Amino acid sequence: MRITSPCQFETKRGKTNRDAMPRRVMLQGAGPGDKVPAHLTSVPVSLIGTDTDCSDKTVKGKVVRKGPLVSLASHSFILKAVIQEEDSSQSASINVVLIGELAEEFSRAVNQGDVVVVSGFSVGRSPTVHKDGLHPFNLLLSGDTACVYVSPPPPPAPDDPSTSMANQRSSALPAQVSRMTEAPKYSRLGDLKAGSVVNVYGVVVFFKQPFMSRGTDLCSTLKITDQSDQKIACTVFSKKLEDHPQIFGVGDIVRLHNVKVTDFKNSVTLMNTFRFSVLAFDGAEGDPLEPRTSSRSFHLDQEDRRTVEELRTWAASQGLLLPTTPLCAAQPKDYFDLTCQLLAKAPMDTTCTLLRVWDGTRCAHTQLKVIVEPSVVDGPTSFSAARERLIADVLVYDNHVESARQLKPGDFLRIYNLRAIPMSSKAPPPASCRSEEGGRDHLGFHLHGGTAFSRGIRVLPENSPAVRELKRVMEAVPQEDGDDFSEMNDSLLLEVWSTPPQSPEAEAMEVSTGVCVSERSCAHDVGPLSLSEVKRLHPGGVHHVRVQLRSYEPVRLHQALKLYCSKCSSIWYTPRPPGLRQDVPDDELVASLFSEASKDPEPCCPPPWALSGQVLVPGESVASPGRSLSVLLSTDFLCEDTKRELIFLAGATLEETCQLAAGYQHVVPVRSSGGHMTLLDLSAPFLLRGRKRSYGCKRCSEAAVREPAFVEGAERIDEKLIAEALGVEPLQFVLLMKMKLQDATGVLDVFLWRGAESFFGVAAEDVAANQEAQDGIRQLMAFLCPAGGSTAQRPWMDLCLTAYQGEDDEGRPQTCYQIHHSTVTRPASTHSNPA
DNA sequence: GCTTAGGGTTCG
Repeated sequence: MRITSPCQFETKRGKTNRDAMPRRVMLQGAGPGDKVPAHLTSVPVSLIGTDTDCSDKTVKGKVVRKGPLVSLASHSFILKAVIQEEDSSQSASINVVLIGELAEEFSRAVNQGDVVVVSGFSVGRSPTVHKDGLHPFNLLLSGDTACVYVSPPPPPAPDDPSTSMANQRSSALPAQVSRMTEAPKYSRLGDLKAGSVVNVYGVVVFFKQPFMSRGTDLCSTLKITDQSDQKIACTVFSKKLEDHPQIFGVGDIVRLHNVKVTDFKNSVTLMNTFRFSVLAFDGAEGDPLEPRTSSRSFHLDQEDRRTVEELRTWAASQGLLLPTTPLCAAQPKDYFDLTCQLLAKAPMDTTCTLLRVWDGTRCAHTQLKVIVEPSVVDGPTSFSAARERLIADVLVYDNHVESARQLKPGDFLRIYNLRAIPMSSKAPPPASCRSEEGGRDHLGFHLHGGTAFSRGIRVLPENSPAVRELKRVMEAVPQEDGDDFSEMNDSLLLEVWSTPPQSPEAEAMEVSTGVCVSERSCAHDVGPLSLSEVKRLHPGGVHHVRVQLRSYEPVRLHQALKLYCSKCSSIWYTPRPPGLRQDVPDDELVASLFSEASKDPEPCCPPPWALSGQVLVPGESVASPGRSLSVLLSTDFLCEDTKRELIFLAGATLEETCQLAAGYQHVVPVRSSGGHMTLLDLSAPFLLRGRKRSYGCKRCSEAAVREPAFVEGAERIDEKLIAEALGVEPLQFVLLMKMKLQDATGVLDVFLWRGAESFFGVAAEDVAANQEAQDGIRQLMAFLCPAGGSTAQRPWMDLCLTAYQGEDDEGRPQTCYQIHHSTVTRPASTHSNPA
C-alpha cells in the first residue's frame, strides 16, 4: 500500500562494505576453494534433528523458495529460503535461515532453482512446521563457519520452450560472470544509448497485439514510458506467440530484458535480442503483482515488486490508466475497448464473423441485431428475452476473423477499438439485420479490419482483475425473467458500473436511498456534501458526506496493521500477528532472531541490581521435556506481590518465550554480548505480556538493559516504565487503510488512520493480539464492501472527513482526506458469531 | 537467412 502524507514510510535498507566481505557463498567451478571439502559428509534431510552432529555435515538441495533479504539493525541481514532434496525418492523440504553477510551474499548470488550444499549450520525447531508442513527442524546458517556452495541449475531440455534467461546465461557463460549479471540493472527510458543492450521497465501507453509481419515472424509493437517521461517504441519479433508481451491494456507495466537500443528517424527504439524476455503486470494500484509470462522460470524479487508499485503509483498520478467502457456507456460513433464474455459466435462470410457478447450492462441505445442461421452458431442459439436485451452483436472483419476462430463461447474477452456505429433510420439496415425495436438511433458494433489503434481481440484469463470485476457485475444481474428484472432500468445498471449519472435529480435520488450503517460523533455544524462538491473545496475543512465504500487497500487486512513511532512519525511494517501471513519480518524471522540469540551462550555476570536464577519451561511432551533457562530478576520486584512481574530471559526460543509470557506479567528477552546483557535486535519484541508483544523504534531507541525505576506508590509496572528504562522508544500499533468512497457524483480516496479505532470500534493493539478482533474487522469490511455484491447492495455511511494539505510522491502539494469521528454501526444480523 | 515494423480509425 502506498500513501502520501501525513505518514512517512521507513525504508529499511542496510549498507555493507562489500569489498571487505569474505566470500562464503561459493560458486562451484568459479575458483580455488569452491569445492565442497572432502571431509564433509552429506546428511539426508529426513535424518535431520536437534541431535544431529552438524560439525562435519552438509545438506544438499534445490532452492525452491528464496525469501526477501530483510535488514536488521547494526547493518545485518536475515533471509529465509526453502531447499528441497532432489535425489530422495520422497522429496523432503526444509527451511534454511541465513543471517548476516551470508544472507546478503546468498540473496545476491543464489537463484531459485539453484542446487546448494550448505555446511557449518546448526539445527533448530521450525516454528512454522504446522503452517508450511515442511520439516519440523530448520537449518540456521550464521557465523564464520557457515558456508553455501552453489551449483547452477542443470541446462534445460532442448525442447523446453520456456527456457529461462538465467538458464541460458548459466550454460553460455562461466558461473562467475553469469552471477554478476544475475541482479539485472534497469535503465531509465531517458538514459538509453543507441547500440547498447538494456533492461527496462515501462508503463504501456500504446500497444498492438502480435500480428503476422510480412517477414517470417509475428510482430508486437509497444510504446512505453516511465518517470523520465520519454515515450519509447519497442518492437518484438518472434515466431512464437509465447515470446511476445501479454498486454491487456494501456497502463499495463512491462519489464523487458535484453532489448537493443537503436535509432530510427532520430528516435530511440527498442528491439528484442536473442536473449529477450518480458513480463507484464496489471497497472492498477492494489492489483495482484502476478507477472504475465509463459516462461515457467523467471526471477522476480522484492526490488522488482517495488519498481512495479512505484510505476503503478506514478502511472496513476499521470492518468495513464485508461478504463474500458461498459456497453451501457457506449455512445454512437465511439471507439472503445470492451471487456465482455463471449456467449455465441457465427461465421457470416469469409471476411466477417458475428460475436454475441455481454458484460452485464444494457446498452443505452437500441441495438441492431444480426440474424443468422441457427445451424452455423457455435454456442446457444437463443437466450431469454431479458438476457437478449443485454447481448451485443459484434461483427468482426478481415484479420480478426482468424482471431475469432480461436475463441470459444464462455471466453472472457477484451475487444480493442470496437466501433459503435449509428445506423440512420432513414437508410434501412441491411437485410441480415433487424433492429430490436423501431427507433432512430440503432447501434451496430463493428471491429474493423487492420491493427490501427490496437484494434484486435484478446482472451483474458479468468483470474485477471478485469474479469473478476466483470463477473461481479454479471453475478448481480438476475438470472430469471421476471417483473423485477423488467423494472430494472438503465440508471441502475449504470450505477452497477459506477458510472455516475449526470443529472441533479439522479443525485438527489441516489443520496436519499439506502440504509445508513454509520454515525458521526463529531459536533461539526456542517451540512452534507456530495463528493464532487468536497473535491472542489480547498484543503483545511471538515466535511460530512454520505457514501458507499467502493474498494479498499490493503485487501489483506493484516497488512493494515502497522507499527507507528510517535517520536519520528515512521510507520514500520508489522511483524505478523500469529496465524496470519506477512512479508517482513514474519514470525519465522522473529523466531530465528531468538534462536540466534540463544546459541553459544557467553558467560555473563548479572548487573548488581539483578538476581540471576533459573526458570523451568513447561515441557509439552515426553519427546520434548521442559528445560531450565537462566533469568534475571529485578531485586526491586522481588517483594511479595510483584516478584513475578518482570523477568529478563536469556537463551530461550520464541516458542519458549511465548510459553513463559503466558505465566509472567512482563518478559524481556535478552542475550549476552561481550560479557553483559543486551536486548535482541529490535525486529524482535523487546517485551512480551501474555499474547501482546511490544516493539521498539529502530531509529529512536538507544537500547540498554537497565533497571526500571521503581515509582513510589505505583502498584504495577507497565510497558512505558520498562521501555523508558531500556531506552526503547515503544511503537504503537495502528490501523491504516486507504478507502475509495463513492456517491452518485464521483469517487474519493481517503485514509482511515487516526480515526480507525473508533471506526471499527476496536483497539489496534487487540487486532495485533487476537484473532477475534481480526475476524471482526474482516466481517465488517465484507459487510461494507461485499465481494461479488453490486453497488446497490453496499450500505451507505455517514462520515466526517477532514481535508488537509499533503504531498504526493514527488513532493507536490495534494489534498488528502481522513475519516474521523465516525463509527460503523452494523445491523444486528451481521454480528455473526466468528465460530 | 538475419527481414519483418517503425501506431494515428472505417468496404462492411
